[in-house]
Amino acid sequence: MTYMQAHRYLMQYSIRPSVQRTAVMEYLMNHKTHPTVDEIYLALSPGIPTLSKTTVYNTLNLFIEKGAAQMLTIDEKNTRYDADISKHAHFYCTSCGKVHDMFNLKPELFELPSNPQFTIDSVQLSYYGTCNNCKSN
Amino acid sequence: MTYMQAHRYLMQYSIRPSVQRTAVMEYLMNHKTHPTVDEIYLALSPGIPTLSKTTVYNTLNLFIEKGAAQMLTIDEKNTRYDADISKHAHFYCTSCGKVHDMFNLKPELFELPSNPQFTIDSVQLSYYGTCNNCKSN
DNA sequence: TTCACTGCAAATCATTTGCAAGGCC
DNA sequence: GGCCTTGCAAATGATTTGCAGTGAA
Repeated sequence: MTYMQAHRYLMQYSIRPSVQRTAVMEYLMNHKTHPTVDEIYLALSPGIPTLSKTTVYNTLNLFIEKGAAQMLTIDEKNTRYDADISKHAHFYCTSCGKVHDMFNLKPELFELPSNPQFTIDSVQLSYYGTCNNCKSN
Repeated sequence: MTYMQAHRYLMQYSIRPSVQRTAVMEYLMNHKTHPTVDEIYLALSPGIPTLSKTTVYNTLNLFIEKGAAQMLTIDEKNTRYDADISKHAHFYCTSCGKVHDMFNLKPELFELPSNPQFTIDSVQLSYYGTCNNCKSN
């Protein structure tokens, strides 16, 4: 995923593609690790030395608002972000804290149930456990 | 749900039932609103004037550790707690922030998929949207 | 020129930690 | 007595806010 592709993606969501915003989106697209604000900030500041954490926060909140990214509440410590808004679940390793994608699950898991009391817009499916890497240590 | 029932429930999970712990568990059992630490603290301090928020935190963390309650990560602002550890989903109203239970969903939604890379222990199914009360306002 | 964007510093808020006092076995 | 529990105060750490400077249309 190139800088230009991230740029175009932002435009599709009516987000003015500043250098900082495009860099954050490019990072999200290339690192499907559901990074925290801190991880994004630390990764990008060498390339954009003036970057501030406030801008990373502003940018991600804007992405959420415009629907260009989703916020994951799987981790109680940090908010995590994902530029992939397609149907997939997440696995959180309670030992190392890493979040992994889980694709190829049954589509019915992502169906939005109809409920007379609520209007349901989205679903988050989160699995918890231990990853192989942590188990072998 | 009485104080004595909460007391017995704690014993089943090998948790020494102090006055504070039993009161927190009784509150969780009687208020299926997935309260935050603050809500629990504010509700109980009139009855237990010496209660500290630290104790509420300690108590809830102990419940989680012993499996007597579950932690909900549905809300990115506060951690929420639920003494009902049976299979049910949660609905989070993005307008008012309240969390509601959703029972009677298909049991297959709660099945733990087998995955070669992870050992999956639990699942959280969270729906997001607007509740009727917020929509009518 | 205007207005959106950026980024520093300070503020806020949830949660954790250190530690001393109190209570139960 | 010794250990577990409690609760205050301080520390920590993520996120937000205030505000002034910058830069693009």
